[in-house]
Amino acid sequence: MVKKTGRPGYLQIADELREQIRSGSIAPGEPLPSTAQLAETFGASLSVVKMSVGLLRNEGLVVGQQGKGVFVREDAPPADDVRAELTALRAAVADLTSRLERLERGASPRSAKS
Amino acid sequence: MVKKTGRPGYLQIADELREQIRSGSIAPGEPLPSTAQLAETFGASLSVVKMSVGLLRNEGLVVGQQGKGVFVREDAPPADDVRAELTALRAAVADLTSRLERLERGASPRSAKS
DNA sequence: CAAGCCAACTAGGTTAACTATGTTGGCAAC
DNA sequence: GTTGCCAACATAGTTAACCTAGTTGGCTTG
Repeated sequence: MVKKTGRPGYLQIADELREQIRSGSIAPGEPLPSTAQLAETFGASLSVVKMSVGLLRNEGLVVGQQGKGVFVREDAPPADDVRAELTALRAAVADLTSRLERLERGASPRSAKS
Repeated sequence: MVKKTGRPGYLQIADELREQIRSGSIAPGEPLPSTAQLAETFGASLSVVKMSVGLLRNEGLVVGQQGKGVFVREDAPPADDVRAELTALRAAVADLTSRLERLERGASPRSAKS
């Protein structure tokens, strides 16, 4: 598709996918079509599709799982209390970072308890 | 640059630039170094630099002007600033989580092999 | 039948090349 | 001196190719 408006293709595709997600056309928990499928559907190259999906991923609308697909996030987009989520995220990042550094720093991965 | 942590290069560069902007190291209204300069500075290819700048552009932290450069936005409203940080944090959490899960599942990080 | 291998498909990251378009500065022509 | 052209540099968009890595299902082999 990618109409020949001034809007770049990767934004048009991202818009379209965003709309399909917002409208429930692709429900939370469900996967997007594969990048190859999207490329064919939109008549675009793999590269622009990957850029589009990357955008949505960056926005937190979807999460990608290597080898499986890209899934619409279950939890709805946080609209109002932005600051609360910000605080929570800062804490989460701090926690994850410390755990990760310890692990990546030569701690035997095998000793990681389940 | 682009340390060999699991974090992809284009995110590392985006983080770095975001930090330089947030800290005032690159003041509002001022231009970022050109993509070519950034590529050399960070030891990365033009492509990843363009991806990084594209991220910041998408976040509204900077605005690009064809033929001139990429400028730090003068009017970074606090709300938008929060929103941008939120976006960045979400991405960071997703990234950290995946790395952590892989590690805690017993896989050894690629970069940690002696 | 069960285990294991393997091919096909998935997302993700990186690089390179090409095009389009806008800006700027210098230089030649008038 | 002014005008107009032109080369150099800038962002921006697109495409293609290559590589890594996870998942799945089928088939072969023991």
